[in-house]
Amino acid sequence: MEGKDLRKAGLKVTLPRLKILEILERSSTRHLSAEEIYRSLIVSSEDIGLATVYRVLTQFEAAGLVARHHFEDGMAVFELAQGAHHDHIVCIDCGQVEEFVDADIEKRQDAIAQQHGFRISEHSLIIHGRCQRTDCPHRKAKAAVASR
Amino acid sequence: MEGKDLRKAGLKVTLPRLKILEILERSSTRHLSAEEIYRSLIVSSEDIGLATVYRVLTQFEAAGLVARHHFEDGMAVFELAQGAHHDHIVCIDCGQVEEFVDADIEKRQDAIAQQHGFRISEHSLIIHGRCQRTDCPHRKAKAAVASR
DNA sequence: ATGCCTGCAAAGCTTTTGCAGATGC
DNA sequence: GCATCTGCAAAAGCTTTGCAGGCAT
Repeated sequence: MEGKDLRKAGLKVTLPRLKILEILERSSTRHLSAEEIYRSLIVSSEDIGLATVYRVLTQFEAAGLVARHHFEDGMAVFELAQGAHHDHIVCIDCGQVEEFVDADIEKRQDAIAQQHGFRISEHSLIIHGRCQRTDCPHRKAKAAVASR
Repeated sequence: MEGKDLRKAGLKVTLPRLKILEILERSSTRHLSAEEIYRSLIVSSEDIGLATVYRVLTQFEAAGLVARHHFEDGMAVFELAQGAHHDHIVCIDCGQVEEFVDADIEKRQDAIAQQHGFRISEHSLIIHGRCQRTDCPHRKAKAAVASR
C-alpha cells in the first residue's frame, strides 16, 4: 500500500496513484472498470479526473502492477497483478467472476503452442457460464418468463 | 452460399447480406473486422454502408451464422460459425490467428466449472504468443533494435 | 402493397490526447 | 527549479441508432 511499488516502477508517488491502488486493493470484486474506479473516487470525495484514471491504469499495466482484461463485452476491467497467473470463469448473467488455475490445462497449452510454432507470452482462458447462486439475475429472469 | 441460410435465419435474402456472407466465406484470414469487411466491399465496388455491415453482422451473430471475438485489442472480429467449437492462438506481433481444439482442455474445463458451481454455456481460450514466421513484424523489430 | 432492409448522418460509449497549471522530489 | 503529473475539454475510434427512402416477397 505504500509508495514503494510506485517508486520501483519509476512512477512518482502521487495522491491519485495511491488512491487508485488503494481502491484496487480494497475492492471486494477484484475486477474493476475504469468507470467503476472513477465513481469510487468520487464517492471518496477525491477530485480525480477520468482521464487520469485511464492514464494511471495504463501506466500501472506497463509497470506490471495491474492486468487488463476484456471479458468479451467491450469494456476493459483491471485487477491487481498480485502473484500468480490464473484464468477466469464469468457468469454471463450476474457478471460474477471467479478465478482458477489448472496445471493440466497449462501443460496442454504449452504443447499446443509448440505444435503451432508459437512461443507463449501469455494467454487468457475465460469460461462463460451461469452460476448457481440463488440471487443470480438469470434465475429471476427465468422465473419471470415461466410466469408469463 | 445460397440464400437458404439467410431464409432459415428469418432474414430476407438481400444483396448486402449475400455479399457479406461471401466475403466471410472467401476470406483466407477467417477473422475479419467490420472495417475490413467494409473495405472489402468497397474494393468490390459494392455500395454498402459501414452501418449496414455492423447491423448485418449483429444479425448474423444472433442467427448463429457468425461468431464475434474480441481478442483483447478492443476491436471485434467476426468469423463464420462453421461447425465445431475451437479455440484460438494469436500472434501478438503479426495478428495471425490459428485455431485448435484439445480434448483434455475441454474436459478439464467441465470439471472446473462444476467445482465452481457453474453451468458452462461457452468459453474462449486465447493463447497469446509470438509465431516463428520469418516475416513476422516482431522479428524485424528485434533485428532493428539489435542494430541500433 | 407491406414490412423488412439499407444508406446516411448523427449520436453514444469507452478510451486517448493536448495543453496549461499544479505537484513531487 | 524542473520534470513529471493532473484536470479539463476536446478528439478519436469503434459501434449503434433514427429516419426517410428502397427492395424482397
